[in-house]
Amino acid sequence: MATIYDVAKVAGVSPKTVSRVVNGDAPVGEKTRAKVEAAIRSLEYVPSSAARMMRSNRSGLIGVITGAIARTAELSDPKGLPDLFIVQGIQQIIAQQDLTLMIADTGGSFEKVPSLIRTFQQYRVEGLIYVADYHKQVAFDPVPQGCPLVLANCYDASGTPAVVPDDQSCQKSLVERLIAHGHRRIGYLTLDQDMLATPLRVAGYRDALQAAGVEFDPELVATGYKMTDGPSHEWLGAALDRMLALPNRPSVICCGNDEMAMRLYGLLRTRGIRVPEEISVAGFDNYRTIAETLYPSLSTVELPYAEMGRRSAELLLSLISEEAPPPHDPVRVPGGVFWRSSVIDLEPDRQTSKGG
Amino acid sequence: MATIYDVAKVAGVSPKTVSRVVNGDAPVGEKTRAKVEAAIRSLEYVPSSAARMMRSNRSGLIGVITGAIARTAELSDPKGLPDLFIVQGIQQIIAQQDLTLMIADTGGSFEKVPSLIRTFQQYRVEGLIYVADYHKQVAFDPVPQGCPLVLANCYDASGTPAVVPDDQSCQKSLVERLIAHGHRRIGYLTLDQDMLATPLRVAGYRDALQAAGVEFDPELVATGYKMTDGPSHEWLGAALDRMLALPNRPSVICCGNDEMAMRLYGLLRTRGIRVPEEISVAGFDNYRTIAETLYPSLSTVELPYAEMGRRSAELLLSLISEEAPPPHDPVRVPGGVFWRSSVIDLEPDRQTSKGG
DNA sequence: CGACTCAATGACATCGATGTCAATCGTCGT
DNA sequence: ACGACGATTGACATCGATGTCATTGAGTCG
Repeated sequence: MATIYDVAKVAGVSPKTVSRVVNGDAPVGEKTRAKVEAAIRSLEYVPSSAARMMRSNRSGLIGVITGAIARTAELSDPKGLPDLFIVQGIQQIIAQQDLTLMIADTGGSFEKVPSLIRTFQQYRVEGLIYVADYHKQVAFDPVPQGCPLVLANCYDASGTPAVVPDDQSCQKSLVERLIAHGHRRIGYLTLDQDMLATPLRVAGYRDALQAAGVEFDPELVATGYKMTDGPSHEWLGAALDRMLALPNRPSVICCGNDEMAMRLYGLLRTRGIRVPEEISVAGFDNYRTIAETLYPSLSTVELPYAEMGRRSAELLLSLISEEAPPPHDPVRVPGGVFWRSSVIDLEPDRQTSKGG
Repeated sequence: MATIYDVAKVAGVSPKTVSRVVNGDAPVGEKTRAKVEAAIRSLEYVPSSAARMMRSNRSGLIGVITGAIARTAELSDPKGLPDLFIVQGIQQIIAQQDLTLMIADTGGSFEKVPSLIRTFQQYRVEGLIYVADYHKQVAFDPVPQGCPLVLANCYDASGTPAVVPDDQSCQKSLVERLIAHGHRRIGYLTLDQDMLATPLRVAGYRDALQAAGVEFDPELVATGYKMTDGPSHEWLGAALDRMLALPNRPSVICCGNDEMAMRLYGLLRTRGIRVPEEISVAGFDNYRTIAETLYPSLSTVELPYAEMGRRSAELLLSLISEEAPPPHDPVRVPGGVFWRSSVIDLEPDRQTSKGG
């Protein structure tokens, strides 16, 4: 690999002059510049960022720790790929800034994190982002000073700068939309209670009811669908049957995620109930492969993962440049409703908002 | 950030001795080692890979170029995530070797590749893998010598070392299995003709028929499903109706991918045809979110993406160490059948192989 | 007891790029 | 014609780790 000295020799100038041509940080004579550029081309010279890094103490690297890559293949991905979308958002911002991303994968085991951080430190990354696979709380060994850390899709107890999805407002927006379409009896089959998102979303559900003056009926909320297979299939059927047996059964059922909604379609079909004519269905996640392909296509909410990625990266950059003080509370990013055909309009005469 | 000199000063030894402790490449006295290790801990010293790289000319970095990350979010991912799985396989092998992955994303635009390669060269990556999003032919500007390149899920005309999926043998395995279950009239709705995989898979389909002595009927193959939306929906319905109208209609229909199979379920249901009792369905890709969640669950084939990633990485490592000469032809990696409930056994009395 | 061996350690140069400072050259004003 | 000034250019030190070679000292053998 050619060095700056090789180029200098070929061009018949000093290495420093080559450096000036490459970086354009000082005036260089017209003819000299031409000679140097010719030499660079003929030798296919590419400056060594290692050497540059030593002088400048700036690596141009941002480290991302995630399980996105490994997890995808292992768990056959029933949940969509939140972390991947986040990484994408990060990538967008980082690439704009002419920085390079180093991605380290935990392979699903959290214990590897310290060693990954060590590797990043060896490369002197200028900042770190930890991306969680779903909204959760985490606890890290303190990260060395001088290398800012941002948590994405998670937060910790010690107030590390974090960016999280606004589950509560997302669910609220969805339910508001249902109400706007005339629904009042709104069933809700939630995810696992242990998931941080579950109580937040239920709170959002209740917020929307309250804002519309609709009374909350605990019978309409069933909590506990687990993503692992087996028993939950039965749980889902049982929960559905309980709701259907209510004296005043729901006109629409919200699901904890789109996959659950997909199963619900099957269960309703089995019971001879048409979607959406007899019962409407709403999902969560806007997992497009499901939501767009199902018939009827699924109305759902999208958590703003790519946006969260962008926000995390921007937050990190501002910490690196010390432009802004770290926020004390997690940044909450709102998402958006995707309106499709799985929810019927109960008051088509009254003018209601539509769109997607 | 502490340097090796700081550690040396604190421990009261020379920098070289610290280096010896860190790398364990020469004997160090018991007491000296203890002092040094204490100093390292107290200063939180982490060696600079930049400086190391300068001396040794070894970066410990492997570059991967892919569109996996950006594409996922943009195109809402109707095809599964082949490239992501490949990256995962690569990651597995690379991590084992104590190397670090740098992932650059093309953001979907192939023109960015040269600039990404340049960035990688600045970091002096020891090898490069280009990962394509589906099996295709590509053409690169020649990559600088001294940095081996492996193509994954694609190949070029100039014989660059490549690893590709064995579409032909995959489809063949699937059809063999169908035949083993007593099917003889086997419909096939293929993907877009422009896709490299399409003719390969049709060849595999015909291989299996021929091996079993089943006559090939061109009426049973309809080519041309495009993944873009709109017209293809109608194409699918029309192609299906044509097959159903045949005097001797197929007992099973193979689809170009699992998403197509999912749509086919809907179309068959609309026509009042039960799956699998009246017509069996097989997919392609083992896109689990679909294949496992559909009812009945979908029999399909999986292209060996993770394995391809592993192979690519291993191939790259062998090129780097110059252990083996580059293979002249692309390495073809076979996949596997996943047998579920969407294909009925037409000869349950005869003993046929099952499993998956 | 002296030559010799081997373990342990340090001095110094080196990798490639660049910041600092100094040198050179032509031009301009007076 | 002389000093000043700005535009170009180069010499040299430096970033942090490590390869090379020299040095020290303790123990061994004859």
